[in-house]
Amino acid sequence: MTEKTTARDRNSAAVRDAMIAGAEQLLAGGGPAAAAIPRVLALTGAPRGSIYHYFPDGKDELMGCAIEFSDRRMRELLTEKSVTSPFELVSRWFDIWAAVLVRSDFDAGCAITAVVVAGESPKSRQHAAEVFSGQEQLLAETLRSLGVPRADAERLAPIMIASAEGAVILGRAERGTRPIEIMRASVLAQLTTLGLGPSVAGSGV
Amino acid sequence: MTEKTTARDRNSAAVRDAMIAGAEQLLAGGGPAAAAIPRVLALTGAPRGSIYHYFPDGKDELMGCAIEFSDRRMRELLTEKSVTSPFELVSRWFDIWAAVLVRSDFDAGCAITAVVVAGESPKSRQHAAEVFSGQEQLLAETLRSLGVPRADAERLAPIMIASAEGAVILGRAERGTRPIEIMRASVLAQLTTLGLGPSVAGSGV
DNA sequence: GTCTATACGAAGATAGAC
DNA sequence: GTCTATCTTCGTATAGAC
Repeated sequence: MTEKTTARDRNSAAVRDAMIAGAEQLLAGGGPAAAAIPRVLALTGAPRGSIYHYFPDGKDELMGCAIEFSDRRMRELLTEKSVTSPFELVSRWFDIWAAVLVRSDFDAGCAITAVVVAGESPKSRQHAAEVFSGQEQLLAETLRSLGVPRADAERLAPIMIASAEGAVILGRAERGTRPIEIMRASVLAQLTTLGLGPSVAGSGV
Repeated sequence: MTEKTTARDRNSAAVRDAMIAGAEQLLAGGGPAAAAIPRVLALTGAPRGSIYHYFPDGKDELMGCAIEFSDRRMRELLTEKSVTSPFELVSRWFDIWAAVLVRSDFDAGCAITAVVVAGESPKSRQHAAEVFSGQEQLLAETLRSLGVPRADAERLAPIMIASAEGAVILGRAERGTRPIEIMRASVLAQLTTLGLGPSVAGSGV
């Protein structure tokens, strides 16, 4: 906060943001190798000279920003409309992932997974691990705030993430949402088994 | 079957097999980019001249053989000891994946997933999709043979695969087997909910 | 069957001009 | 800030010798 934000800064930030969004898109589609710098430039129309200007540490830094961007967007989608029950949270979670699949014509998945599976540096994989951990915390806390007992919330959060990640991979492979719907039903059924079904959303009455 | 198998053929096949196994290992560890041909040669000690001799279609063919090798080994591990209940099958399934994680010090996952997520050609991704489909069929048929009703078996098979794939990714990220154990418990609990728990393994008594 | 040599292209990163 | 070289490394694939 020591510098003023000028019009040029805002403009520059826009270029930078576009590069990050483009990198995230390519990363989710084909992993780090597909998110090569020249491709990001071609996709976004960003100037060649902008890479090492905005990302002094090169590709590693760009990949890091891309998965943080992916994480930020996921948090927004998850909280933009208020959720009133665990059932709704889980359903929205799988809605988001179904949309990722459908809107990419089943050619894209999770950018964070792509880095874990095919990351080019230990640093980037470590970074991806931290982002996953943060998402798990967010989901667990949200579940708790919706009345889920702590022990259940802490188990359900990784179940939600792993179920969605696995379903996205299978969905990409078979080019359909069937795996998403199967895993959605699976997790919702587990909620019901725990007494957290749609009818007991708000309380322990 | 029109040619005799000579000592030289057996030797050659050994080199070829080593290259495939090495490619699978690198693929599972870091995706197709990490399974570059020079690395496969370095890892296996295979002669440089062997690549296009054994794999005329180059890297794509080697990757294809690698995921088929991975699939074959999985089928062997799954059937080498007879399974007597769905509970046992699911438990073994997660045992196998836990071993993949632990034995690689959490630096490797599923080769098929790696191709789906970061495959370098549409052909290789399509191939990976077929292998996943085949595994799902195997699991569904095995479940059926263990007394699981068809509808349940056809839902449980993709649940097993997606749960394990997701758990492997999270396990690699956090470098631990906690996600595997959580997903193992999740799937086993679903068996119990369906009346397929450990105590009703063999029949409907 | 295995070797070397080589052609070709793509990518990451840096230097210095504008 | 953005540009154009340019350097270096790496990977795929082919040709032709042994």
